[in-house]
Amino acid sequence: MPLTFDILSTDGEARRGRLTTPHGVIETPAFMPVGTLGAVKGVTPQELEAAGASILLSNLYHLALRPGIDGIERLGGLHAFSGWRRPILTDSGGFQVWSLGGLRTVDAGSVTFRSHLDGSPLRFTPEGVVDFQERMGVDVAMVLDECTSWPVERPVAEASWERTLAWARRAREAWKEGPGGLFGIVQGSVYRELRERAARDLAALDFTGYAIGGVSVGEPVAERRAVVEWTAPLLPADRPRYLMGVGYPADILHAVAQGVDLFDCVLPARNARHAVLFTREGVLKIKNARFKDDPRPLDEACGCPACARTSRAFLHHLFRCGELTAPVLATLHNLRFYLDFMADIRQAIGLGALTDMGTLARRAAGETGGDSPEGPDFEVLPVSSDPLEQRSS
RNA sequence: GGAGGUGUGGCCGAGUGGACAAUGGCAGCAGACUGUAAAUCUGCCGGGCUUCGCCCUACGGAGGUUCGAAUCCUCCCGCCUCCA
Repeated sequence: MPLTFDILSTDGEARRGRLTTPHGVIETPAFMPVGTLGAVKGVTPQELEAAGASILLSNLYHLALRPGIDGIERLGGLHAFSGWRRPILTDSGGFQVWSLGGLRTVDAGSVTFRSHLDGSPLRFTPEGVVDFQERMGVDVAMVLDECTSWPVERPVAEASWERTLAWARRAREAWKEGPGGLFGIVQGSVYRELRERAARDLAALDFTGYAIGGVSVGEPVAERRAVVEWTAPLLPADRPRYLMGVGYPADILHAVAQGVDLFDCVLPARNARHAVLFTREGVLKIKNARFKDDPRPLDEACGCPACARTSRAFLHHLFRCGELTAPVLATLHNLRFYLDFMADIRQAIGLGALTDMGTLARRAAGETGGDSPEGPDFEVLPVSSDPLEQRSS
């Protein structure tokens, strides 16, 4: 096995682990900032490292369109090309099957995109996708999958899974087993029996790691959490588990408690660009008028460049003026918040005190009341095995 | 002094007899965002109310024509351009 995954300690189902890759070690549970085109929008690799990121997520579909895999390979691979020296995981384009739903056709053996840039066709096969990612030299490649939409009829979800499973088998065959790893992806929408079957089918294929896909596509929080609760326990315990595209801190905490090790989400970066900042006191919509004269840092306990030297009022001012520095500082802050959150989670698992994380999750999710906004997506829903639930009952 | 032009909601700017409380944009007030077609998108944006409808006040000011005026006429005021 080219990649090694060691579980250092556990706390309930939660695992404190260590994933070793050609470009370094990832302490898990870990959050992967999203750098679709090879960079997290607005920040340098150095800044990303300083924020504490141990692995970057990038995207095959987008890189294949521009600048193209050949070019990246010629320039020494994605690491040399981007300047990011730590591990990289690339998504296969399976998410674009959903997000670019109007621009692609799926058949039994491949997915053909019409470029969102110029309409030109781009055909992805399970084998081709593995080859592309190997040629870019990434540490973790993802199999080509079909991320189903929500809601979707059970028969459609089932047919989709059969196709994705066949693709997974082909990808597994095509994979040269090193130096990077290859992760399989469980689908099955919100159907329990389908998810369970998918997890078992996939587990038999001996992938480096296993991802839960097909969530955070618009489904209610409770559905998403149920999928994690059904699926995670069925994935091989000795392999890293990755919940794709999730999410809010409270969702991450819930999934960690179910034994998930890896996460990625555009939320901290995108919300930062949209002037929505995560703090231990809740979410701040920093452009709101109430921050005009607020001299406090975004988050008293944060060590990011914005919090180290400036105030809420200054960020408010920069965003109002459309200063480029605003989204940059905001992105550094939100990523630092997420990465600190993961570090706290790891520490808590090590201490067997993950339950205590409920406090932080609540605060991160903006549930302290007072000046925090509220909404259905921010709720920490009571789920039977949720540590938060045990705590409050 | 003469000739021509122009004055619209916080700002810019459409509208030249009824479908106009008045297109747009900006500013302002909020909201959304989950393996990134997103530095994006959405709602509100004269006032009041019993707020999916009604009533006030509004297109420089004052009169007038008309069933009806931001739109036409008269006078006045301000600004701009050209000629003396």
